[in-house]
Amino acid sequence: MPQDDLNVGLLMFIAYREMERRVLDAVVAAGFDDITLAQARVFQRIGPDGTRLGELAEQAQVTKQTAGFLVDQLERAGYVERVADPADARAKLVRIAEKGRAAGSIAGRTVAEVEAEWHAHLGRQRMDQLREALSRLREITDRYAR
Amino acid sequence: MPQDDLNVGLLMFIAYREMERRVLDAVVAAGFDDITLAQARVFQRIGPDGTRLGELAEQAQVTKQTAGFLVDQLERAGYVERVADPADARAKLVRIAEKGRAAGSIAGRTVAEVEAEWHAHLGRQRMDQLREALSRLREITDRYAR
DNA sequence: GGATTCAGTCAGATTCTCTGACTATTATCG
DNA sequence: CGATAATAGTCAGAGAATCTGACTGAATCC
Repeated sequence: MPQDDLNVGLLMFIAYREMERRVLDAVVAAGFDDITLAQARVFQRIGPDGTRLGELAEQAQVTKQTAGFLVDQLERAGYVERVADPADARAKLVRIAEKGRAAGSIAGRTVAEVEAEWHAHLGRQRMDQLREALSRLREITDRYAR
Repeated sequence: MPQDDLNVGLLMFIAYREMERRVLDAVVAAGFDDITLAQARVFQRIGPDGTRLGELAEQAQVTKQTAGFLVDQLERAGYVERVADPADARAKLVRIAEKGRAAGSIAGRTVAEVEAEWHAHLGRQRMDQLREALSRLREITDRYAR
């Protein structure tokens, strides 16, 4: 069985998935039980003032069609709404709706909870180093950052 | 747009996916162009002496049925083989076949390449700290470790 | 030795994702 | 300005991945 020979990428995946799982479970447990993982992955990229569909697709790394499909469901379930983009008549902004804000608040709380557990396990210094290293890494691994 | 307020989990995801993408691209470019991401995720968990289907499913966090479905494809494509588990007549071991070993070798090389890039970007110390923190984190986030 | 648990498979449905083609709007440039 | 190209999104259809539920055969547990 692989032990310490796991590559750094896989190690990140293990932890990430735990976070994702925990958050989705909490949201579902809070009564938002019609949301799926794929929907959540798109949802979490929506910015406070709304985000264009294409941008969501890029960040979630799926095609526009897939993102549209998921946003359709999120919209039908009442988590988001599509509004015209005042800056470009071709585009629409996907915005978080009331229900989505409620669900997002649960999610945010859970993220903080899990991070606190990690903090407790790693200790302050290592947690800071982890965050620092990951942020720097993002400079070369995230084509869509900023 | 979210910038530094991304949670640690999401930061890990961004980097992980970059690694995954790079590795799959390299494997496909090397001529193994019939392998998919889902198959690769299962494949990478196969240990040197073979691994049971159920174990693969657990580690890849899919159902046994899904894992079986993917192993079917990997087997048909010649990347793995199923052999009887000498220790338990109910079970079968999924083992890497010759073609799988070749593909795995490309993958391993690419992982090393990407890690080297990360190392170069972060510097030795930060890279070590990253690996250290992630390994420790695994103690509480990986239910299947060891 | 019978009941229970465990490993894996079969069948069917659902969800996710993609490619390709299309409409409408905006940007570019001679 | 007006033709052409690029961009934002949608529609349609197909394929891949995933799940739930039910089943078989083998081990384990009193």
